[in-house]
Amino acid sequence: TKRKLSIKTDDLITLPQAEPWTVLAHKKPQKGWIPYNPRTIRPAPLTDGNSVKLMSWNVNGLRALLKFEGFSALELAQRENFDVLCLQETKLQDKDVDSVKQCLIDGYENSFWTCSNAKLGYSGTAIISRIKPLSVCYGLGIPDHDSEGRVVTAEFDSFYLVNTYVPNSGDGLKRLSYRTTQWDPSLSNYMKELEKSKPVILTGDLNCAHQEIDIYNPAGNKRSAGFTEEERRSFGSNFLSKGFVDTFRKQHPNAVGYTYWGYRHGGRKTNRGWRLDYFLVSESIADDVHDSYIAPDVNGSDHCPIGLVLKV
Amino acid sequence: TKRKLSIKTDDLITLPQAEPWTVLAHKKPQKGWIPYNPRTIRPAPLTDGNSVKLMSWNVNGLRALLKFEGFSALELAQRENFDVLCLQETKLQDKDVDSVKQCLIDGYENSFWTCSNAKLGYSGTAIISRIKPLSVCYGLGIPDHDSEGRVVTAEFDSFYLVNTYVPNSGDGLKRLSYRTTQWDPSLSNYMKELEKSKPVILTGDLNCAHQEIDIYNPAGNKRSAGFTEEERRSFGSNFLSKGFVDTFRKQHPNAVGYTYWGYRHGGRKTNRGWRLDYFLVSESIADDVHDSYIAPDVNGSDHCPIGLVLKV
DNA sequence: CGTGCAATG
DNA sequence: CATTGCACG
Repeated sequence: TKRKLSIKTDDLITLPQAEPWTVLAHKKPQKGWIPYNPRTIRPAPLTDGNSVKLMSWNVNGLRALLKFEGFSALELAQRENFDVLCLQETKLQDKDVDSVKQCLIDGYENSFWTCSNAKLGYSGTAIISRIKPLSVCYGLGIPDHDSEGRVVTAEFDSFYLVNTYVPNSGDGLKRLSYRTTQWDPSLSNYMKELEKSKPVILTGDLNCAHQEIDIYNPAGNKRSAGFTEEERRSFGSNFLSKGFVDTFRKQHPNAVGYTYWGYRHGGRKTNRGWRLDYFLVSESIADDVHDSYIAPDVNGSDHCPIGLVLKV
Repeated sequence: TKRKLSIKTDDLITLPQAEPWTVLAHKKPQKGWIPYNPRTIRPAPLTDGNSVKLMSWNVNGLRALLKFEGFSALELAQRENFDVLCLQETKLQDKDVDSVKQCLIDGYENSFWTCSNAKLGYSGTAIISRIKPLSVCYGLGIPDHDSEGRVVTAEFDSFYLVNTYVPNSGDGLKRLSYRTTQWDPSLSNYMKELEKSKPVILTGDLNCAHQEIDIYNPAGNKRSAGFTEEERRSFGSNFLSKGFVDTFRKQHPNAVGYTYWGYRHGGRKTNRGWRLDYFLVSESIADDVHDSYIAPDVNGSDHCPIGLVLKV
């Protein structure tokens, strides 16, 4: 019982007056942090000039999302009228891709999918676009890192868009070393190569909350996958120090905005979240970002979508 | 969200007027067969003298059944006011038994459980009784056959009650030979041993539709697990020829009554079923059977319960 | 907690 | 077409 990803104007959602994440972000506001509330904090839409809207969402199983009946599946993302949608953790197999493509709404005819060959129903990414890319590239070009379908790149006129699902360091941090010493540098090198010809935008689930502001309980998660010292340093040295800008943090230096809430302890209700999903951009286009935002009202996954409005 | 297995008088179910299995049993009635309709074909309840009511049900996962919200779970079996309930395919692990016992309704304090040690969440039986048995025995006493938790025996004053979940011959009939040359004879021998001291009642999912009348599509299932020549012959030679009486068939020589409908093709709606669940009794007590019946209106599993009312 | 696989029926 | 376990997050 899959649903077409269509939307009518009268389906558009009116956000409720007071979102829980506004109220509950932090009982004791600290260090000048403020809750990120998309209703109040986002700039007015651009009315003049050209812009492109990119979105990114870790869907935690696309087939499950397509069956999801609750408030807002992909329809809601489409409310955003994005030009390009990047997905992670589609958990599709190659054989599923064709049937899932049938669910795409009209206008988004260009879609590019990676699946994990190593483990079925694991990982997987997609770029879905109404703009036809100039070229598309799957993986990093390093066979060691390309068997899990974690990277897809689309080249557009004025930038490369790299969509990735970074490996989770896993229970017991058994993949931490692979992640920080192999994967992150390889991805970073790949981006620096691309950047020689055009600015690069990296999006996806980077599986790292960079700073204490990016996680609800920093003290309790110092050895949790996604918030180890090693991952946070790797995030800094491989991406930020190499000239990629965390667009959300640049725009909102003090905003507490999460993009992931574990299912395990009902974290979404109480806003016990992490910011794991990012838009990083080459310094050369950092000032062209009109809005880097989070859409925490979108359900259907343990992550919510994020968006980037870029002047072009 | 487990439910207590309680029942109130006003929860008692009124059966609908025309059950589908009456109408659809066989489009072309053949060979004098008649549909088994529990509303019309069952004898009046016993009013004088002592009787005991035994029931048996392959629940296909007891934890799933306890969550089941539809028309009738164990409450409905309890409508029957049984003295003893035998379950098969509980799919419990040893560690689950204590918590499931908490769901038992008052009055059924005696319960005896077997679980598969070989494969977790597989097979498993139980005897739940308001009469305290004189003794209880787990397995057949043959280690080769006792690792899958398929047999539990309770001794009562006037009979042994053997509750079993007979091994399915499996896809490709890969376990057919084990089933017919090892299991069935071992079970039969075990029963004959018990019978030296008391009459024996065997109940459970015997995983065999004995005759053509016991299956909706005999021609199409000649090499299907449960209706092979080998299993049917084994059923005859190991049980019937050894003096155990198929009580349902004795009472209703021409009734088409099924106890199992595969999920795969929506078989229950169209009554494409099999009779796989039985009460067999020692010849010496065959005439004490007041009613051997089927309760096809009870949902929650791919099998329905069966019952035996025995004068004691 | 929830996705998806695999084995089993 | 269901149940269960298991891996992964």
